[in-house]
Amino acid sequence: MMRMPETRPYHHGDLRAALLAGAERTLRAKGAAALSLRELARETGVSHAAPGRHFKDKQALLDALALTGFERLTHTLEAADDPALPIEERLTALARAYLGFAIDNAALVELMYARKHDPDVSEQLAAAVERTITPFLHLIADAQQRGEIVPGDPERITLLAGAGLHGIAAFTANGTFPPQEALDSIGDVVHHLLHGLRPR
Amino acid sequence: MMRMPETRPYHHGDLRAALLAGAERTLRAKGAAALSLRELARETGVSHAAPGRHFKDKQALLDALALTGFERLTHTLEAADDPALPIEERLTALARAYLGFAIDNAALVELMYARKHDPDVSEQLAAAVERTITPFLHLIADAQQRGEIVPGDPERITLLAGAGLHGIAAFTANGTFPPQEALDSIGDVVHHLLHGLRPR
DNA sequence: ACCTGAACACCGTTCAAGT
DNA sequence: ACCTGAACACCGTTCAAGT
Repeated sequence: MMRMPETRPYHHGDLRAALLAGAERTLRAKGAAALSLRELARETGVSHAAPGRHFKDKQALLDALALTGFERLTHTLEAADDPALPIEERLTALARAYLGFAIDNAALVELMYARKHDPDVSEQLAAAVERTITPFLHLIADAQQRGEIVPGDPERITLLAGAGLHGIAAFTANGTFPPQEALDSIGDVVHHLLHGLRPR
Repeated sequence: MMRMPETRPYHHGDLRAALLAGAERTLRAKGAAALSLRELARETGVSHAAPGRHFKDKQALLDALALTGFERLTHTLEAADDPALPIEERLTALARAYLGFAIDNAALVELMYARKHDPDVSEQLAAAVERTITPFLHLIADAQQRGEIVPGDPERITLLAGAGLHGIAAFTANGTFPPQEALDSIGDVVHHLLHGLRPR
């Protein structure tokens, strides 16, 4: 008979990363409410007390998950940004990337924007949000310099555009809006955001 | 010594309503994650199995809470709507009412827009959302008839405006945006929504 | 019809002890 | 430094039995 490769070593190696990966799998499959630390430990092959070494409690694991979510979203947006594009196309590309991420990672995004109770964590998350919207901020600032966007605090205008986008993503996530329709309408959304709802 | 009014009767009277009220209290005080059916039963003065008579499980109670939330929001919006107002003022008043509700009932609103797993419930919630946005829909349709709003499917334009508003509410709830600042900027938000971000 | 009490199979968290 | 095993105080849900 062949012997199994090796019995599980006492030290896992990178238990923290393994727990985060496992947690995200169940998040995707069954939602945040169904996540159990004990089950996660079983799936990862460690004792139920082991996660406690890496995350002070369950909320800490969820918070860590939210933070990595923002990091990934940030990279997605950076990859989708093309400063050479005309403003409407550039904004549409960014918006499509944001919405695509929100559709593909609905449970994670819900977690990312959930209300937090720990002030330390909400500070970290606020900083992560700041980094995430940087591509939008640059777009707005660039366009303002060219006179293509209304004057005003670029940070506030960015939040406004981001809010519109996030609202669409939220409506899509909770089923008010079918994902395909949302993606198809992204050009319209951006157009209305830029040109307004009043006839001109 | 005075005798206490009466020992608790076997039948509660309206346990269902009492449970919903209690649940919303702890929702407001400690968030949805901290809600325990057993604790709720204790506070309400019934056995821990009693809630099971009125709600099939914990999720059913949360779903019921979300539905009552939409009903209350609907009434709030209807009360705030004044069809006699010029469009920008009318929309601003509705937007202020929505945002005010979202700020005063942050945990409830989070629940209302949470992803659902039961398809029956998401259908009911979709219908509730439909009723909630009716005032916005009327506003858009009225204004379109007067040529004050761009032509196009009024339902879609309403969802667009609603998404922008909801995004602001979400950013406010999760701390990206201080509530007072959000309320103060509501006029700007509506103005940008109507007139767009491009100079005219 | 409505509620109770006991039971079952889970949780999250802590902490001495092991490697 | 990292993990285990046992223990503690909880959960949600079910179901016979009581009023």
